[in-house]
Amino acid sequence: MPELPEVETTLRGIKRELIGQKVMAVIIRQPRLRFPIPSEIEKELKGQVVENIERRAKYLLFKFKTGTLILHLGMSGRLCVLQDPPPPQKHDHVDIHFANHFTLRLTDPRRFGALLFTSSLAEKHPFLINLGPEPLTDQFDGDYLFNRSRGRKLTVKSYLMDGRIVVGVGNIYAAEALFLAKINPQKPAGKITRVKYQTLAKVIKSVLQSAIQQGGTTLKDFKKPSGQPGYFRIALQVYGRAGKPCTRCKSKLTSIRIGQRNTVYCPRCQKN
DNA sequence: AGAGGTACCTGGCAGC
DNA sequence: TGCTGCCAGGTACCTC
Repeated sequence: MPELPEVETTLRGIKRELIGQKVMAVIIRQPRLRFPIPSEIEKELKGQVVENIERRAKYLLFKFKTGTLILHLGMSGRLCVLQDPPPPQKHDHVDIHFANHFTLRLTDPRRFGALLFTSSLAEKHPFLINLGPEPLTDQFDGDYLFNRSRGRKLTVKSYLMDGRIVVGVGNIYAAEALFLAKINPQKPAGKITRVKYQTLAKVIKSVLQSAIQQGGTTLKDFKKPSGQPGYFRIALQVYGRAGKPCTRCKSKLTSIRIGQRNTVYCPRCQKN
């Protein structure tokens, strides 16, 4: 499932082939993603040149002269750049053909992704306007997390996963970061000390950073028609390890639900 | 305004 | 084997 490191790796993988390229055709086979893909997209993009591709949170932004194509991969979405695209399969919902004979193919079995076009500034789009800082920038640090959490009663895990606070921390990284920072995921966000938040911000940055680095190496076959996703592999300490021994103290890892989300933690290492 | 719940969707798996 | 039911995941939007 695309988390921020994977979206970033996808961005790096597609940039080189697509920037400066002219769109020849947009083929929408299945418009019913999370939001219906507007049919005008085809007319809008045809003949236009990709000026740049950027990432904001888990959104990919394809910049054109007249506006921005906004793409979200949802939970199961994947992009491939293909030289000779094989016949589309069941979940290959969109193809964008370029003048250099590359095809950008969107595959999304669960159809939680989104594809839309805005002719105004993308950053002002309702989906993006309220997003918090990028976790890998200097704007995001322990003091920031501390300051914004004062008075907040929700659990620190839900707080971390709120995109208005910080983007790119999904269920997996929230659990991992809280384990590394030795913080109980159920603790109210407003009760966490400044020092703990400083540790937390640090581990969030380092875990995302190393995932991006590993994603970069595993995604080297990005263009292969096989379309192998090349998910980054990082050693997960708690996520998916409920009932197994804690890597630090050997206690049994516990699974609870926080905000309808499965949450694994070590009751001994993450007491406070 | 903050907190929590719901919807969207399908593949994969457990349990019968 | 074939069915049913549950779960995973991100996030916009709804309700209290």
